[in-house]
Amino acid sequence: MTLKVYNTLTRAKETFKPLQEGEVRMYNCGPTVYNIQHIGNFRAFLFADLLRRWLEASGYAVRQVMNITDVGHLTDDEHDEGEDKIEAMARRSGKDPWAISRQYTDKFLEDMGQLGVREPEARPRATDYVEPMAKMVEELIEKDFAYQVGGNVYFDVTRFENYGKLSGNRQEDLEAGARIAINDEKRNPADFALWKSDPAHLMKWETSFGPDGFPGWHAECTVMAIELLGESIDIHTGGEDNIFPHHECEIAQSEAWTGKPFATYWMHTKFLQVDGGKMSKSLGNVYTLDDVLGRGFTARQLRFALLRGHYRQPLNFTWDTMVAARSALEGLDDTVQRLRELAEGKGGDLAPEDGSELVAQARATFTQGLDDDLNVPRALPGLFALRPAVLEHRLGSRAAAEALDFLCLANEVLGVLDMDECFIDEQVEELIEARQQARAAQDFAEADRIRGELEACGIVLEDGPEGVRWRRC
RNA sequence: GGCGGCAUAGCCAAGUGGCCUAAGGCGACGGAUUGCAAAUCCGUUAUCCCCGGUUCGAGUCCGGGUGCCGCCUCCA
Repeated sequence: MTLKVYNTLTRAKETFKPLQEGEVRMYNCGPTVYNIQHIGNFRAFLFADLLRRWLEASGYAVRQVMNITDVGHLTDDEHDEGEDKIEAMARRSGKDPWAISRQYTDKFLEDMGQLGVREPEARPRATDYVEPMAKMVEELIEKDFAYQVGGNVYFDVTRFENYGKLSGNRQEDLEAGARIAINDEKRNPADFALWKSDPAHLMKWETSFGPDGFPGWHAECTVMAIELLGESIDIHTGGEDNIFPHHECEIAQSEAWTGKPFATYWMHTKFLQVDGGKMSKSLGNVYTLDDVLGRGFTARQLRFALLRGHYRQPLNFTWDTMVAARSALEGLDDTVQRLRELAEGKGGDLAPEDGSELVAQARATFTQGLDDDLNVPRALPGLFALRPAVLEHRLGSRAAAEALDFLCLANEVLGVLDMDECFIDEQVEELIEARQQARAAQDFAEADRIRGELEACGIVLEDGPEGVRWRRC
């Protein structure tokens, strides 16, 4: 019963051991708020949430920080080289960059809320840490890891011998495919910007490097992680695209700066695919939460659809998988309701403890799955195993209560079940009774009319041998 | 050109060399049940991308194809 996680740094699954007993310090790379976040972005954030929840369920006190990048993230378009993403959007839309980032930050937080993502301990914004970032850059220059050319400051990768240890890239190989024009200011093509100056930039700060500067992208994560969590943290997460250059550069500047290991475990989520391929604007399949809601699905269903694959495997999103997610969750929600009835003793003549071993087994399946590098698809059969157990009347009242207990725990981790008790008001109950009378009187037209009426209110009736069941749809 | 990952049923997706004659979810089809419907129950639905190799034994390891995905200076 120990958690194992795959560490990108060592390319191996390792037994998880925090630096401080019982406490986990985790930094998650968050969104760049220059545009609305899409379901691909959500995959990484939902993974961070899952990891945090599983660590908590495993008894750790988790200190979780997820940044919001609201400055300094340069685009790399061949046409508008070096423009800040947020600024680019500001120019395009004619808005103030601060307004852009505020607008999309708000939208992001709203989406996270709808997706059931728990608030981390902190969501620092890069613009609130510009001063300490500048200070770090100054110190890196002092330590001779960085050099200044005019108002720009670059990190000299040749001064950090482990540069490349995360991504496996070798400095001499990086030159080959350079997508970007060679920057003459740099000593080595692989050097990365710690600080940039540009009078035309809209978001700029006055520092010792000049009056019109802004921080390089990598600086923020190092500074905010270290300020909020300490010089050495346990876990650092992000999308697979962050491995290089972002996390490679973070390691270099952090460890050069502090002289200590930055993060023990680096965990990266694979990209989400759509219709078996990459998402792209030209294919029109870059979906947002609103697109998903607009198709009649819920945020909870999306959460399940994105969480149900293993985070290190590519996951394919299609509308069919949303339909499958909806059906699967309906089955689980129904299982919860039925377990409640069983736990209350409406289960017939089974001994209370009958089926307990089944529940224990389901729980073990779930735990083993998540302990194995957060393998949700291995854990899920633990939940689904309860359904046939319920329907085939194999659980006594005590076992049903245990099953509910387990589902509560599982839901603390997955956050996809509807554990709310379903209530209906008296009026609805009267309608159901009226329909029963109509059926008894063979007045099926009236019975069907009432059923239709209820269905319009979102209540589905099911006539079974033991009477009428109802559920919300 | 360099680095890394993936390829399992109609769809999604586990599988950590030997109870894999391959989990689980969704769907489809046949049957039972039902006033109808829904739900439920029973049954059916996989030459594990291709070709070689290692091994007593490979979906699982190795090599080569093919296809897809990510990164190579700032996209989760």
